[in-house]
Amino acid sequence: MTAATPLDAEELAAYLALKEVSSLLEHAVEQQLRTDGGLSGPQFQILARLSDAPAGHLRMTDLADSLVYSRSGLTYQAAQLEKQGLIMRTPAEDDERSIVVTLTPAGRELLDRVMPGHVEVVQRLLLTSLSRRDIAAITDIMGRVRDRMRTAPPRSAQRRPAGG
Amino acid sequence: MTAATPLDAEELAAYLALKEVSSLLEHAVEQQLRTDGGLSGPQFQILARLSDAPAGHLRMTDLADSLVYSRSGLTYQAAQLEKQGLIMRTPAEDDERSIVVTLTPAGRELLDRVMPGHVEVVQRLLLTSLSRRDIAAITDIMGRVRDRMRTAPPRSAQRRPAGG
DNA sequence: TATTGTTATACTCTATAACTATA
DNA sequence: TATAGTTATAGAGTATAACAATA
Repeated sequence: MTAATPLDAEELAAYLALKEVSSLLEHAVEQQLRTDGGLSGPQFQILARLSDAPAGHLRMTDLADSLVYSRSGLTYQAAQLEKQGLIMRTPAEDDERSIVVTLTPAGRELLDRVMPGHVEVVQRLLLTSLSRRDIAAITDIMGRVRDRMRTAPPRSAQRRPAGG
Repeated sequence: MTAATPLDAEELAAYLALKEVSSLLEHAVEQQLRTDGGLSGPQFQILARLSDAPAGHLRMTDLADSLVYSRSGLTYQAAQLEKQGLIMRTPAEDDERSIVVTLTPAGRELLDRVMPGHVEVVQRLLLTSLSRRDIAAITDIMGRVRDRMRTAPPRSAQRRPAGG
């Protein structure tokens, strides 16, 4: 067994600081979304993703993949959003199995209404503390980490049946 | 109303990259904790916090504060952990209202057992991609952000009753 | 009165498995 | 057979409000 070298002080500090900042930021953002638009974090993410999509719509599977969670979880959220008239689900034309999710005008409106507050929170909590160089550094570093994470085997090939 | 300048491209990129990395990392860590020790993220945090505490114990309120969530939420988690024999709750000596939470030997054992895998995940997903300079940069930047976040008024004084 | 902690309750979120329908 | 999506279900987590006890 590889003895999993414990993190040194700097590594630990970096990890913990990153974790705490993300956690506090996420918390604050979720509260703002809830207050300003009655949206949960996942719901906002779905709407935002749709609004960024080329034609304002995506298939369920694509949404689920890009948001990391299970299809049943997405079905649940989609049902909530549809109930509120924020999205529409329609059968895909080319593949009868697929469902295309579209942002409704009401959905776009809500997004527009919620966005300024969202931006304000991010500005106030995160960006205020950052110089232009800091921002570039984060983009660079986190971008690299993200690319590696996506490349690396998600789960498998971690545990070997026999040590060797 | 301050027109909440929309984030420019760089700011947005930094924010999104940060968010995605944290999210993926958290996800992976939680799965590892669950698999290796049957612990949820919050439960692990509680145990870890206790293990870092000076005498291996903290009051409920202190725990709740340092972990951000509500006291009733902590009561729930503490009950789960106590059921499993990982912590102990005992009345405080100096203040009859307070409860002191202590890590049991079994709790420490579990923490020891889970930690190597935890470290491994952080190494593999995060630290592998980082140079020494990156680590220093993250520590510096995130440390600064965290300090500001803590200093800033948590919730109040955000919305003014009248604009001007 | 304020603080510490618990309880009752209600709700959201998520995942797994079983199922339907199309490719 | 594999893929897309839904449903049923079950469990975990969290918060709010009401409560009891101590400061």
